[in-house]
Amino acid sequence: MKEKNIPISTLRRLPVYLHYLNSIKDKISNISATAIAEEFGLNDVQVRKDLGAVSGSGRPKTGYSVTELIAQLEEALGYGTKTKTILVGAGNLGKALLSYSGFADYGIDIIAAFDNNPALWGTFVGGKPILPDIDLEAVCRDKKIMLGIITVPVEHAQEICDRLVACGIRAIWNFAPTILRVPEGVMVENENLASSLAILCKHLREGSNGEDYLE
Amino acid sequence: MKEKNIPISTLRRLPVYLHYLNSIKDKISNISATAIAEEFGLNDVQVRKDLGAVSGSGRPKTGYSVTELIAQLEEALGYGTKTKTILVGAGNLGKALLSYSGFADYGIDIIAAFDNNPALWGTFVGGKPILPDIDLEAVCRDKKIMLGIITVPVEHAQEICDRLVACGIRAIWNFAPTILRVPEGVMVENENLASSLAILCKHLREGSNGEDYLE
DNA sequence: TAGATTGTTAATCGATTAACAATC
DNA sequence: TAGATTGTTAATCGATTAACAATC
Repeated sequence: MKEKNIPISTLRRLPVYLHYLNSIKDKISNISATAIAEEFGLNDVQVRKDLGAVSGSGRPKTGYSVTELIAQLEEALGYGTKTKTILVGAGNLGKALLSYSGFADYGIDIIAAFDNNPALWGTFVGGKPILPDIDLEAVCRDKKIMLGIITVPVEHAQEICDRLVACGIRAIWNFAPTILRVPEGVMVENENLASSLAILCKHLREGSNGEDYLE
Repeated sequence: MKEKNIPISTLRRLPVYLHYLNSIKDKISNISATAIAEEFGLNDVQVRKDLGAVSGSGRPKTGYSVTELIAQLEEALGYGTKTKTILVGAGNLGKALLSYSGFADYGIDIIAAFDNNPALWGTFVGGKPILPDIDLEAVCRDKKIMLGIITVPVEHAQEICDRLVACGIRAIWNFAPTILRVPEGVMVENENLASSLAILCKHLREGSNGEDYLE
């Protein structure tokens, strides 16, 4: 049993490799870690280590079988076993995520969305119903929801998070620009747009201060 | 001149601190790093180091002046000097980002969006015009655009990236689930939804395999 | 056999945390 | 003075990269 203890940084790159392999599988049957590294501008040892965490079936001189590698990546990422998911906060961002059909390929299945705005109750976005937020607990328990997506305004994020944790959810995907407090054993993945922008804007200002770039 | 060389991990937390300070500034005038750490479940030394990178005006026993700290954070994050931005790919996600009014607070100003679908040309989303993608280069050069947001399908992402880089853009916010290759001096920040989901789903499966949680 | 490629062990680097001295 | 708090220096931890041995 390899399987376990894949480093988080590795896990982040696996879906990228998988997508690439799918795009070339009809053209070539074997590929080397070096070639994949080349494609994405990564270090070749890093790619080899990443693949080693899920595969171990690479062969010197020939590399990896593309179809075998695809199967191993899909297995490791758990695509195929859909994770039952709900979304809380059907504003612009929430609706966009509901409409995004790509999630089905990534191993999650959004069962329903919740909002506190009565005007939205009973409507559908991307084929998913928007329900009153007071029904949150009942639905989560009833349908054995595993993953919660938070797209509410920042001032309600912690409260929604607490309610999700209380009904057994152990993984939260947070789009509100704050750090959520959760008990041990619950994982939060932050998609903090403000943080990302801060990094990019800082880079731009430092660049124009002189330094590296001669523009 | 302190200012420079703020670690990326620190930079990611600064917008979170800033938002929190704004929410309490009417209630209290001073706050300690310890109290902020408590609020977000972080290590107090970490918060002190983060604040030290932009402030240095904390005083033993009293902590930091809230208003002073807010000013220093806004200065460091460059809020106030808007970064001219364009968005490429006005699908569901692209439109959601265009409609999101919060960006104005984060120091960027989206000037226009581009798409290759003629049906969208000339329409407005969130008050921003959607233009033909062939006009990309002209607008970028003309308006001196600094930052590009990529929300096109993954198979076009690298090509759009290359075009943006070619017309002088040095910071790219990438929502396509791939790793973009860029020359030295150009920064890419990935908002890879597939990667985030991979981490969360993996956590859920490991949890239910037994291990830590006794459910 | 020679060379491409894998996979492992060791070195480096950056971020977090712990220990401690300085200060109001 | 005593205690809360800051800020710095050292230790730890995880991720990346370099060096190298193994193999087809």
